[in-house]
Parts: sequence; C-alpha cells; structure tokens
Amino acid sequence: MTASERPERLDPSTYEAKWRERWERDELYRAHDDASGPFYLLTMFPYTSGDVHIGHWYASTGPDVLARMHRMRGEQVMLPMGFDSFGLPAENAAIDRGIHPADWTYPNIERMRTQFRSMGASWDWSREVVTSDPEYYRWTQWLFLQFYKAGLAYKAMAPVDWCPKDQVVLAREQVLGADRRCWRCDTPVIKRDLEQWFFRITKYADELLDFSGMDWPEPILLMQRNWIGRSEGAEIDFPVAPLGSASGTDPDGLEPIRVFTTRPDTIFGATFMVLAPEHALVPRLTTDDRRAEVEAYVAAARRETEIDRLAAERERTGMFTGAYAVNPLTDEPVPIWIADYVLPGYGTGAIMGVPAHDERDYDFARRYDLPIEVVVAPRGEEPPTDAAFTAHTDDEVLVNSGEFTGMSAAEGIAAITAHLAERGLGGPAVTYKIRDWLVSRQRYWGAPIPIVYCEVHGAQPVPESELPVLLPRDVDFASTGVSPLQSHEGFLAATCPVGGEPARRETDTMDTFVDSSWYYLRYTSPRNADAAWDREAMRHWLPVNLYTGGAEHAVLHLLYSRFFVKALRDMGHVAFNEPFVALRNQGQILGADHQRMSKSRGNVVNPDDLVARYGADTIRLFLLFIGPWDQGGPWSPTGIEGVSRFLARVWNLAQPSAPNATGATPTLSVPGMPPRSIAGEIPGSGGTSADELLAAIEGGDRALRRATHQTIAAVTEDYGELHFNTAISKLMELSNAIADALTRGASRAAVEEAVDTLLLLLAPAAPHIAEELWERRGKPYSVHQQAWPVADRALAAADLIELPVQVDGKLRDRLQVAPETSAEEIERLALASERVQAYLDGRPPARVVQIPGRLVNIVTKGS
RNA sequence: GGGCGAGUGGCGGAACGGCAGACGCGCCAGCUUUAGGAGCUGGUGUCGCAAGACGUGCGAGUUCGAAUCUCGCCUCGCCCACCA
Repeated sequence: MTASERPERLDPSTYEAKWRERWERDELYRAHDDASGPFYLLTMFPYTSGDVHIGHWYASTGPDVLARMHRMRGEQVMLPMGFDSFGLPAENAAIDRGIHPADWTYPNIERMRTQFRSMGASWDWSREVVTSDPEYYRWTQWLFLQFYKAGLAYKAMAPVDWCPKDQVVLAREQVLGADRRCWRCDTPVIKRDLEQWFFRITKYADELLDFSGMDWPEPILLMQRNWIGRSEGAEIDFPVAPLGSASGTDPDGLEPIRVFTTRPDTIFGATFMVLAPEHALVPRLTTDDRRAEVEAYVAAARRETEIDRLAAERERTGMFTGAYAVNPLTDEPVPIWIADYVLPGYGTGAIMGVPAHDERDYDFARRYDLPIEVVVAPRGEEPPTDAAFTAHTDDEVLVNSGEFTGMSAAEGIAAITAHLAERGLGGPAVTYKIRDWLVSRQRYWGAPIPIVYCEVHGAQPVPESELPVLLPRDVDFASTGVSPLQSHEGFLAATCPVGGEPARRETDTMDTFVDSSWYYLRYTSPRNADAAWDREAMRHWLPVNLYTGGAEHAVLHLLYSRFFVKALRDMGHVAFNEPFVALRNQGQILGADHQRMSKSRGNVVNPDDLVARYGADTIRLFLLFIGPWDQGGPWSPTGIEGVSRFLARVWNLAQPSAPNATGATPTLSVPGMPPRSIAGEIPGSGGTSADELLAAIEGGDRALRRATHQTIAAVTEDYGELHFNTAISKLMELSNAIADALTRGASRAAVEEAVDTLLLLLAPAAPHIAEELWERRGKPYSVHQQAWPVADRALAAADLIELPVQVDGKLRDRLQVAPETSAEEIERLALASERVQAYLDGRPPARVVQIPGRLVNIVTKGS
C-alpha cells in the first residue's frame, strides 16, 4: 500500500476550531423565544476566578450532551451562559495586586470566554449575562426596591458575624462549623453590632419546606429541610415570682418569661428555667447579691461566642440570677438561671429546664444540683434515672402530672398545650432555625443598595428611573473594615427623592448571592433595557426544566433562588412557584492521586494543554466516561489515552475511503448472483461456496443491525438519565461490533447504517469529530441538526436467547433457545442437560423456578 | 455526637433481587516494524496442572436465588453540630 492510500490519521486540530466557528456563525444553538417545545437547561454560572479548569469542563459537558440530544429530538433548547462576577475574591485579588477589581474581573471574563469556547459546548452566547455590568445590576437594584416596597427588605441593628481577615460581614450560612470559621478563608469569625439590611426569607419558611413536584436529589432536600429547621411545640409563660427578689428588683413590674418547648407534656418536670445570657430580662431579674457573678458570666459568654467554641465536649456552665419564676402548672417556684447553651436567636431565648427528659438539662441539673422530677415513663415501668429519658411516643405515659397523669406523652402534648392556651399562659407555637437573610456587605465590589438617607425624610428608596446607582470607579478599597464607598464624596452626595434635600447615599453593597438569585430570569431577555425580564419570554421558558451544578450550593444559592421566586410571584412578577423543576449535582474531578486538585499538591490538569494535545472531543469523552456523572472521579492520564484510541478507531471506521481497519477492499462479487458489495472478507473464504458466503453475510447483518438498534435504545436512555459513562461504553461496543462485522462479513448497507448511527449517537458527546466524519461521508450539514435515531424494536430483539441454568442457585449450564420457547420445553431442555444431570446426581428436582427470558433454577432441597 | 452516602479485580468502574466484573486502563503473549512507538489479534477475578472450588468490607437474616433487600458491626466521604 502506498502512503497516499493509508488512512489519514486522526488530527483534531485540523477540524475542531473550524467547526466551532461554523456553528457559531450559523447560530446553531440560538434559542428562539417563539419556538414550540421549549426546554430550559441551566448550569450554575461560573465565578470569574481566573481560568477555566477541568471542573468547569466536567460540569459543562454533561448538560451539553443532554442539550444536544434534546435538540436532535426536535425540542427548542435554551442552554445559556454567563458570569457571576461581583464579590470578595475580585476585591481581595485586586487588593493583593494593587489593581482595580474591574481590571481583574473583566480580563478574566475575556479569557474564560475563550477557554469555554474551546469546549465546543452548545451555549447560546447571545444570552450571556455578567452580574457586575450596570445593565445587569441595575435590575438587581430594581429587585431590591421591589422587595423593599413589599416589606421584604428591612434594616435592623444586628450582631453580625465578621471575618477579621476578609474584613467583611458574613451571612449566617457563610460561617462554618462549631468553631465558626469563615467559609472562604477559614479564619475564626467574631461578632459585631451593625445596622444591616435583611431580606425577610423567614416569611416563606413554611412554603420553602414544600418540595412537592420537585425532582431534586433527596440529600439536597434534606439539607434544606434541616436548614429551615421547623419545630412544632408550644410557647409557655412563666410568671416571675415575688419571693427571693432582693432590693433593686421589682417582680411585679416584670412581664412573664416566655419559653419555647417541643415538649409541653413535660412541664410538670420543669424544675428550673434557663435564659440565654443575652436575654433582655437578665439585668432586671438579677438580684443584687448575684449581679457581679451574673455580669461576669454574661461577659464571658459574649467573649466565648466571639472567639471560638472549639471544645466539642464543652462543659455546660451557667449562673443563677437569684430570681425565681413560677411553674404555671405546678405553682412551684423554679430558679432562673442563665447559661450559654441557650441561644439568644432561637425560639424565645429562654427554656424551661426539664432535666428528667432532656439531655442538656440533665447535665446542667447534675452539675448544679438542681432537682430532677420524672414526669414521663414507659408504660408500666420506671424510667432510667441515670440519664434523661427522652422517648415520647404512645408507649410512654405521663406520671406525676396532675390531671394529665396517665395520658400518653403524645396525648399530653396536645392536652397540656390546649390547657395552657385556655388559661392564657401560652399555646401552640412553631419556630424555625432559619433566620432572615443578611444581604448587606460593607464592601465595594457589589451592587450598591439603592437607598438614600435624608435628614428630613429618613431612608428613602432611589426612584426606579434613577437606576442604576453606579458603582464609582475611583475608590480607595484598602482593607480597612469600612466600605470604601464611605469615603467617596461624589458617591455619597445624593438628594432626597421626597423633598429634594441633601441626602447621603447608602454605602453597603449587596451579597453576591442576590445577583445569582435571579440570573436565570435575566437569561430569558438579557438585553431588555425596559425591564428585568420580558414577561412573555419568562412565561415561555420558565421554570427551568433541569438545573445542574455542584452540591455545595444546597442551602445557599438554591434556597435564596426559591425564596426570590416565591416573593416575586406574590408581587405579580413571575407566574410560577419554583425556579428549578429538576436538579442534578455533578461530582468532583479529583487529581490522579485521588486528592482534590490543588497547585500545592501538583495534581492539577490544565484543560488548555489537554485541548492542544488531544482536542476537545477526547477530553469531553473522557470526562463523560470516567464514572457516574454525579460522583465524579479521579483524573487518569492513561484513561484519556484509551478514549483517544476509541476516537481514532471511529475515525478509521467511518472514513468513506477506508471502510475497514486493515484497509482491505470492501467489495466482493458472488458468482451467479447479482453483484453485491460486502465489507471485509470471510476469513479463509477461499473454498467457501457462494451460498455459505451469503448466509454468513446475512447472519452478520442481523447481528450488526441488532447491535445498532440495541445501542440506539440504550444510549438514548443513558443520556437521558445522565448515565454518560455507560452510554460511552455502549458506543465503544457498537464500534467494536462494526469492526467485528467488517472482518466476519456484513453487507455494505448494514455497515453504513451502523456507522451513521454511531456518528449520530456520538454527536452530543463528541460534536466535532461527529460533524467532520458526517461531512466526509457526504451527509448534509449539520450532524447536530439531524433527527435523533429511533430504535427498531424488532431489529433490536435477539433471535436466540441464552438462558442460564442453575441447580440450587448455582450456575451449571446455559441453554440457547428461541425467545418464544415454551416454559415446558425450557424445563425439559434444562433437565435434559448433561451437566445439570451430573449435578443433580440422581436427586429429583423439588421444583423448577423459571423467570421468563432470564433464567432457570432447578431446586432440589425440600422446604 | 447526629444525619446522609459509599465500600465490587492491579486501577476507573458495569450489573430492573436472576450468568458478578460490561466498557476502558494496566499487564501478558503473538503479529507487524531496521529500532522505538503506534496499530492489530488473543488472553487477563483468586487458588489450582486440571476437574473444580472460592469470590462484591465483616457477621447474621429474608429468599428457590442477594453486590443489590433487612439487622448489627468496621472503614471512608460529605453535611449538620448545644436549635429546647
């Protein structure tokens, strides 16, 4: 063979860029607002951190495969892309390098756009949004005003978590772990009191717990449920007792102390009360003889929450205030303590201490020698006395509980709550762990909060016509702890929208999670200058059909976005209840050493280098093949070689000039028959008769067409379920089957069908090579606009099925039978098998279990 | 401490309660090549010459049949962590 006849080697660099340019020029992936069959596929937009890394490739490739398949099935797919570009990293990077955050962010975006484009993903770039663009944050500000007008944005003095390193206020969700560290830099967080803007997410706490109709991963739902933390119980008022009060306190002037409990049934066992050290009543309750110690304890508790609570086995400490309250059902006086295990922000910041039935109260009572009264016991038994007994089902009954004695604990909860309500001492109550969302940041690189402060009219919203409130460029953003906007006179100066008086502009900017809570709405009409989104487009596209991204956003971004949609729905701005119908999380790509990729470990793979070496298709395919998409997996330098070889085999198989791998001429005429082309030759066919040859070809055809149609069905299903790794393995099997058919014999038509199908099925995963080969085979442009193949069930069905035959559950033989063979016949054949007979060894079968089409099990043991 | 998830060849991983290990990597042998590499063909769970036996973290259980379901334990990962 001469060099010119040798198949051209696969070289992606000769065609990948060409096709990407062509697709973009032809707007192949443009999503049109008026088309039927809308399918909105969204991937979490990237932060503009610098470079596109392999994790971005991984997160993007899966959804792209799905988008491409849906398009080929005739749906109108929107797969948008944008950048989350406000936020702390930009500001910190800017401080480090002494450049402006915008001069760090925008070149990053420029570079990332180029890098993202090298993936060949089918994004509709015409819809790109950048959250730090005034055209975008203008509408973020507009949304703030809508929330403000609806009473969902408010300002309040609050102790806030403050990261001393980043010099920034953190949202509650951004403080991690028992030792309360900054989510970004891991520095222990401290507390500060500041006026802060909040969004009233707690108003929607109950509705946010309703996940009906949402196809989300169960662990994410669980995390949101836990985060919202709804508890049902009762609030109960404990009057402050006159006795024990020393001079300086005036119990008659004190309102009752309200507690929250999930166990009102245990109230007869409440032998003390505990208030959070920060509780407002503490200074007034404390008796003079206890004041010095109490104040010292309060100060220590404040310091403790400020610094760290590292000790996992913290001692449960407290301090007696000197005051007493009255248990409203026993009328017994109970001492009032303060302790730092009672949290100021949860429930009412006060509890009734029931040591017999709460582990924390038990520890506390033991430490301070407080009485322990058992009021719940297992039916007919004594409860354990060396620990708190916390069970409260229908199997436990109330004891020592006055008129409620004998009720089950579950009944007691209802009865005692009702009794308290009748007497005006409290009643049923629900409390939540979730707090309102702190959205203000004393930072520069974010959307300014559109509020001005007038000396006459107070806080006033900036009129919508004056939006955006532009972020000034010329600021000094040294890390001082106060917003750099506070020293910018030009920015600060404003006029009151009510009376025109001089006013001072709000200098806080918004949490970047505000920006990302609505970007999926902006994608529907990103250039609209008159509204945040076009109502028609919103109705057409939303809610998002499938949202993909990392599981790390389980409670931050995903909860905020749900809150936004519910609030906007109530204001009449959107027409749906939930932003994301279905959610899927991809896993993480690890280094080849199974560790997280990091520069310090030296296990980072650079996508740009890989593109240069293997081309985009090979990287895409390897990432899909590496393992289940929702689990991620380790990078493998040799694994990518395997995928690269697969594409090279496809390349050779699909070349119109090189229909088989060895380069043999693919035609053969059979004497006495009309001339007929086959691909490949029958091994040792020198003496083969024409009839045998034809029979071999027909058999090969059936096998190949079966493989082709089985692959269509399997790959379609796997792609749809995001099981990309098994889909790719089935494409490899089809390519192996084609190579097999070429050596064993099959008709040209069957081979053509198989190769064309392979290219169509491969197109979503490896779009460039599929397009290139499609063109080389003389097919019409573009492979990505072809109809998705449909499996022919009859062709996919097997002529013969293999049935495993077990004896007592162990595999002993296999039967080859036609699919329609009767059960009786199968049983006869199975029992007739020599190997089965050998294992039966004369024992009679007790019974024969047959699973049609699956197996035969001959059971000998009696049972 | 609590919750959730996962443990399958040398490696990544397949397997509606029904043939464990698809597909790929790696490895072995052969063909090809001046050589290297690439490519092609075959083999490759463990033990055993073989027949065969044993095999999905460990131990029980349910079932004709368990990687898969149940219970207990071990290990790893993630999330939450005084929420009354």
